[in-house]
Amino acid sequence: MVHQSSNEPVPGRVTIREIARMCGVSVQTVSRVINRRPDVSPGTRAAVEAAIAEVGFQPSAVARSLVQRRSRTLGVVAAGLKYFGVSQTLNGVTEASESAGYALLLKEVDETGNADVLPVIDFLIAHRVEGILFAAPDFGTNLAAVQAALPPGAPPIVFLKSEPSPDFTTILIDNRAGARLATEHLVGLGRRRIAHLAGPLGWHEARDRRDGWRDALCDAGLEPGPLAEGNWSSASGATGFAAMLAEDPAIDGVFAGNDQMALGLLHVAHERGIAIPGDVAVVGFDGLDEGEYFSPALTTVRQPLRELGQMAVAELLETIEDHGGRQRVHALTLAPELIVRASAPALPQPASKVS
Amino acid sequence: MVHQSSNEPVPGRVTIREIARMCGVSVQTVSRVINRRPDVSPGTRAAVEAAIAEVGFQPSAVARSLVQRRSRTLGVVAAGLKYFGVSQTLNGVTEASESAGYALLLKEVDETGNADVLPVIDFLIAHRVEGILFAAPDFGTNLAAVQAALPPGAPPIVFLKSEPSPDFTTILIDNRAGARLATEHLVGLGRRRIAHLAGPLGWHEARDRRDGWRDALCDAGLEPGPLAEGNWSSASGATGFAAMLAEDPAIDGVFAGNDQMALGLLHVAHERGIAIPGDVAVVGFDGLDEGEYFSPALTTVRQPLRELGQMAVAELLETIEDHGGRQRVHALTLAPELIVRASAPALPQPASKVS
DNA sequence: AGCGTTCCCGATAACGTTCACGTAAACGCT
DNA sequence: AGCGTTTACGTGAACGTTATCGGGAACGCT
Repeated sequence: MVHQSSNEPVPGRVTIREIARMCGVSVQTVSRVINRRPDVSPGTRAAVEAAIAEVGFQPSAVARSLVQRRSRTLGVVAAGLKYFGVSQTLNGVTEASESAGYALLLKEVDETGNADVLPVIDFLIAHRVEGILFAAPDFGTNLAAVQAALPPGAPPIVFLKSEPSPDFTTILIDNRAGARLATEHLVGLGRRRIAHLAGPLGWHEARDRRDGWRDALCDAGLEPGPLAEGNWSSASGATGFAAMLAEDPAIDGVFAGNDQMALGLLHVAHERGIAIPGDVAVVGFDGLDEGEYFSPALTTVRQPLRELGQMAVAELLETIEDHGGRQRVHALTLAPELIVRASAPALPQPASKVS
Repeated sequence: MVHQSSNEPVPGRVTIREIARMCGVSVQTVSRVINRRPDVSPGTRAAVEAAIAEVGFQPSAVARSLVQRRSRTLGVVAAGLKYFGVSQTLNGVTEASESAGYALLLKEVDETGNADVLPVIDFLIAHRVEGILFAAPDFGTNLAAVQAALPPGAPPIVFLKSEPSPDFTTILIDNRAGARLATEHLVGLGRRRIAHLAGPLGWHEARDRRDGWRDALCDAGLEPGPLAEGNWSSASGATGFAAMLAEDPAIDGVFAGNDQMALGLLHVAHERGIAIPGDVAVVGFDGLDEGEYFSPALTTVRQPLRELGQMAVAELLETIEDHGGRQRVHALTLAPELIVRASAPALPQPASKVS
């Protein structure tokens, strides 16, 4: 059955050959016009461009990818898109890849990280992406497993927010330094009994933040206060804070592993009439815009997540374009920044429960 | 220059032809094995599969797309990924397309919506996506412009969270009904002076919520209270609430256009000693999980955003697979749901400032 | 034995581009 | 006039798959 009647709107997409016929030139000339190559006379160029515009021709990126063996596409594997951190990072990624003219093939994986990500990598390889941004969280040993099982001939890959690895490029926020910043701020405020509301300790990031908290206390010659493990949610922040209060009512400072858990904490404090920062000073982690409007406004550690996404793309593109796609290993670290607000204000004030 | 030395690791990717040679069969047979077609003898199949596994061969989706003229890819144009609503929706989109075996080509556009989105559409067409999910917000007349300028031969397109259109499929949350729900709840609580903290009124969604608020008040025989226009941010919620208090200190209820603005409002109320819900009852919009831990916990209207993303994909796939990709027009609407919490509790209570 | 089926499998031509050539004309220079 | 150089274009042959067609072997049946 022939499908070639000339006035049907969409059946066989118009090709470069069609344009060539319309203008009485060869397909090669049309190709040259499309790719803005210099060796076409102004007249022919104009004619071809007119024909292209007339029929609304778009050259097939698929065919181009095939023949050039370059897809100009980056693969992104993300988990937990609905979370602040991931979507913020993705924002940076889209921005950077956009301006570099690369397309983005997005795959979201099970946020629990239990699902096998290898099929996802294979999928991206099948689509011939030129690089992979791995932005699924690093908990337990899942990343090590991925790295070990990475098929030969995989494109260069950058791991975002994972532990540094000897064999792969990683790019991350210095969680430990951020946690130190937060804890030292509390210490500087004269707090002596400083607890930590941790994220799920299976996560690399949660562990690093806990360690930074411990280090800072150790350096200050203080005993670590109670530690409660949450799951990043406000709900877990609330129950975690309640638990640590039960363990030690004399707490006068808390470093929360993220802003959402801090919000849960604030809620409990409000219910129980615990003054923030009077009784307990609080520092969060993330730098949510909304933190400024918590009651009281939340002192926190801002993570440069958009920048992280942008840098990851930049790193990948450099590998692709300047190093022929040969995997190279970099360990990049971005420094977070303390944002001081009312829940742990700038000037030292006497903590009411301290001697 | 020949590039065929046999022990170099990655240079020319291994192709179906290579596998065929390894097994002493034709490429066609390999193709049949890959595509799980029945007419291959068990022995040959096993041999081919072994060879494929051995060299880690992944058939090129690019070549496949070209010859089949089907990319099994959907294009997503999104704006404001960093916002809750968009990322939540995208979450539903990835989920649904994943399970249908479609890839997702993601483009993020300027969230102000000023940039021209037509190049983005062209980009997706060039990549031969089989459908487009348009998830950029609908403000001003930008969507009308897109719809008018859509190139001929564009793939089917679904507009998310836009106004219904006579020519295109749209799928949206019933903002007006949600706003009614919120406002009627306040009325039911005995509030009489009910204000609205609106989103930017250039946005279709903001207008609809305002209209729902007005309708509900009208039906209840009440005068609309003050209206302040914000920009969805907590900061604008804070200033907006301050402004409406200045205009009319007797406000006893506020419907906020989203939860973040409601947070700003709560912050101001807390600073000024205004009791929530004693003096002013508050209902938000969005259904953020965090709302439960605001102080007080925020009554709000939950939007089924993930479902919206899923339905949009389902709609698109049905168009593609059952209707040959011919654009058809549906107007789908999802109902939001009231979540009652402390900021506007379930049982009517006397509002302190009312007679 | 003859004949129709079914089961496997292969050869060839697409799909829509770009690449590496080739070439004819026009131009500049001694 | 002769010769190199540039300019503008065209001709095949890829790229890595799948679709279409076809055919031989093995099997069953009369």
